[in-house]
Amino acid sequence: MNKVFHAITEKQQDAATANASDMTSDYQLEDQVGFILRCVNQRHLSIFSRLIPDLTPTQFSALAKLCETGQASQNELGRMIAIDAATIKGVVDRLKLRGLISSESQPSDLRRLILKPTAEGRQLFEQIGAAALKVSEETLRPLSDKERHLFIRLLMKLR
Amino acid sequence: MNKVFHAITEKQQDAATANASDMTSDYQLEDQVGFILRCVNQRHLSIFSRLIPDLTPTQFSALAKLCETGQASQNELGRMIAIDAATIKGVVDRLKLRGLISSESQPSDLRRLILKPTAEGRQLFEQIGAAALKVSEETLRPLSDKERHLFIRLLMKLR
DNA sequence: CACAAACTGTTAGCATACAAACTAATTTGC
DNA sequence: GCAAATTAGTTTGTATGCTAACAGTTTGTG
Repeated sequence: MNKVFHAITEKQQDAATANASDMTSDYQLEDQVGFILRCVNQRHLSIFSRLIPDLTPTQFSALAKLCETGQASQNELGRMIAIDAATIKGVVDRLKLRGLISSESQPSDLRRLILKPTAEGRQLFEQIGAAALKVSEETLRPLSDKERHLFIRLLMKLR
Repeated sequence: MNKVFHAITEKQQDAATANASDMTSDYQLEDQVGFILRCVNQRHLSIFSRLIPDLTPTQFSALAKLCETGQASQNELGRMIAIDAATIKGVVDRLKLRGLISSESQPSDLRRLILKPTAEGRQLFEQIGAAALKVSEETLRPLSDKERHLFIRLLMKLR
């Protein structure tokens, strides 16, 4: 397989500034932050779906945020959890279909749909809340406590 | 926060609401590693598509790995860049459609499709290689050099 | 007031991503 | 030697996630 795993950013910085004529020799896909990010995300999604088979991470985010705020319009909810208007529609539709949230038109602004968690939605959120914390714990398990805090701090800077 | 009103809501039918405020107080979506990971990935994808509009990150990964290895079977390629068999098929189809890679059946094992980058594929890879390194650089820009190395090291541990 | 600008939700189209079920070809194990 | 297990690739279905275009609604400005 591939043996080059630990030649981190040395090469990419050189090549970023220099003129790379032979990409193949100095470009290592495995060292690129985007590639590793995707792999880590992949692992996280796998942990999530194992510990919380009932909801996707996105659905859980939407439900959690709605439980936290009490109510929100559809696009507002999307903005709060960084999901665009086109995507949040599908997420909301599926949560509504399962009876976890409700929607009603807002009389003072006919464009808006006011979303609220249903009793079932709140109950489910309570049920899986502990598991959600376990997901984070398991995702970060390869790191020490000190490293975890450091990692989260750095990760937040890259948002 | 609304613990003050606990006595009031407690009697109501929606005890779930009272529980929800408990959960809300110790669960912060924004602090969960999975949520931030998704946001950082989002930012990275945005940088990538701005600097490299020609290919998606996944397509670039496939092309880059194929240029590096010279050739590989379809599933083999998928395994090397952490893409499952169902997904890699679409990626390969689109790269073939654009003439960036070629495929031929392997006589010694009729199940296998041997993929190779075409001359155009190699040329494109060379062309956008520098931009690919810039993507990593811009993604990590909020961090100092020291922090970048540290971050990549921690990120790799979480793969 | 009129009208352009901005906003809300919707739709269509494209590209990952993953699970599950399936065919065909090859390898293993007895 | 041959049935069983494994592997390669395909297909279907579901869910994100993004862009672009669109219709209503509301707002801001002249």
